[in-house]
Amino acid sequence: MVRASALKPSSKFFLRKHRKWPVSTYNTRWHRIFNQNQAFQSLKKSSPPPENQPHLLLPTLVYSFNTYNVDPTPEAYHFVLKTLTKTSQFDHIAPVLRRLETVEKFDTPEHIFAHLIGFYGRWNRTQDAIDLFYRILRFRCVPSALSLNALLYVLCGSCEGLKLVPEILLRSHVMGIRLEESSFRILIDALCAIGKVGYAIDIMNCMMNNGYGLNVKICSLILSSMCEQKDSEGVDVMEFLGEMQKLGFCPGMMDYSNVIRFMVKQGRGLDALNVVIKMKGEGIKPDVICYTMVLHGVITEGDFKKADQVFDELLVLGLVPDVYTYNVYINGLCKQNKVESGLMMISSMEELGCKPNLITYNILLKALCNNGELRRARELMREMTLNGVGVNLQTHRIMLDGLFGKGDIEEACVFMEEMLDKVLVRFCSSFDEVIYGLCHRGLACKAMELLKKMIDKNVAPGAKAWEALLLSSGSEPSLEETTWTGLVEPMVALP
DNA sequence: AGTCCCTACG
Repeated sequence: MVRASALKPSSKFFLRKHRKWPVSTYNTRWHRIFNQNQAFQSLKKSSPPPENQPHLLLPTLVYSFNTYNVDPTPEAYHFVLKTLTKTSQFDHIAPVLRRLETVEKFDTPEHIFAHLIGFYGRWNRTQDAIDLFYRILRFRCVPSALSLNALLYVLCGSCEGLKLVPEILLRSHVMGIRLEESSFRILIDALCAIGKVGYAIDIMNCMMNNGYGLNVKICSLILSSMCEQKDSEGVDVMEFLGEMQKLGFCPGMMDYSNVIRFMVKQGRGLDALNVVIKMKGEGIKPDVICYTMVLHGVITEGDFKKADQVFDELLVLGLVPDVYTYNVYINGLCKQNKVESGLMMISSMEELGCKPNLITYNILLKALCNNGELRRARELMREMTLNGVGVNLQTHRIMLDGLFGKGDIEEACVFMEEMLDKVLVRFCSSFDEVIYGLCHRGLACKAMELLKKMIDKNVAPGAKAWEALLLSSGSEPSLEETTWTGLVEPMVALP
């Protein structure tokens, strides 16, 4: 039999015109593809329900293609494997792979393995994923970063998996896989997520040594991870930033915000201020959030002169302070004992169209209480309610601490009872203070009454309350044994 | 994304 395709194009044309015998239709390429399509359609139609008869999927594949007298296609195998993975039929995947490896001759497309590796990963079958990755070459497939990345995703999902990464990378090298930027990215993401920023930096350096340029997103990610670390020094962060800038990294607003937040949390408000100066030098206008954080940092450091400068500067830059900015500023005024100025800010804010919120009032209430101006504190609390600003547990705690601190234990008791009736609270250290105070004034009976009420309302007394009551029980004849057992029993059930 | 309070035990 002469195959038309084996002949030169010119003679092919000659034969078509003058041939004496028909070319076998079954040997033409298009017919083979047609039959393979038919077989694939028949496989899809006659596929047994995988939930009940997964073992019949492979025989159906073989049968369908045999019927059409063609070899099975990679797509048909992918269909069978996808059907099995959709229904989590682990045990029936192995025979399909075995046949794909030993019987079939075609080059298996890599995406089939990437899909399977991901599937094993989702079901925590890390070892299956690794085994398949190592086997890929036996399927006449040249693996690339596609399958490697699929495996890296799986391994990066757990700490145990992450430990296997170095071995996999060495093996990938032997398998001829070239690491892509995406592969590095997966590793850096994973390391940052578990707080191993130092290793993430190593990987980034390794990436750049491999000829990849500086990646802005990776830089930002590492910087933000450094800023989330509790133990990293501010110097480290600035050092890293400087190094990256030398390599061409241009930090954006978000990067600088992260650095400023980090500095302020470390109590380095003046360093944070320097970051703002650096931003301006680079032509980036810090936003009101950056300024609010810096203002907060500078006030925490007690540099109120700088704080005023910072506030003026943001106004000069045309930024509009919002309630966060005002709250920070008012807090600064209160720390300088300028409570009157702080109270005046409330009306200024309202004139400027910025409504004071719960936090604004809490700051001022605390300042008034600290100054012993409890009557004005009560007035302000009333005022805030009138202005439609609700109170919260903090507000009550501030008031209770104020009443107690002023030495008005009677009023503190009344207030505490009100709180227990009105406020949803599980624990409040101020309650302990009241009980402690009562015991030390020889008022253990009142203390006991409040303690009972706390337990009644499901509020847990702290160690300080229990200790005070136990110590005063000796000198207080009215506390009987039954009272104690009656109290201790429900206490056991407390959260 | 940033403000008040501080979320107690080893």
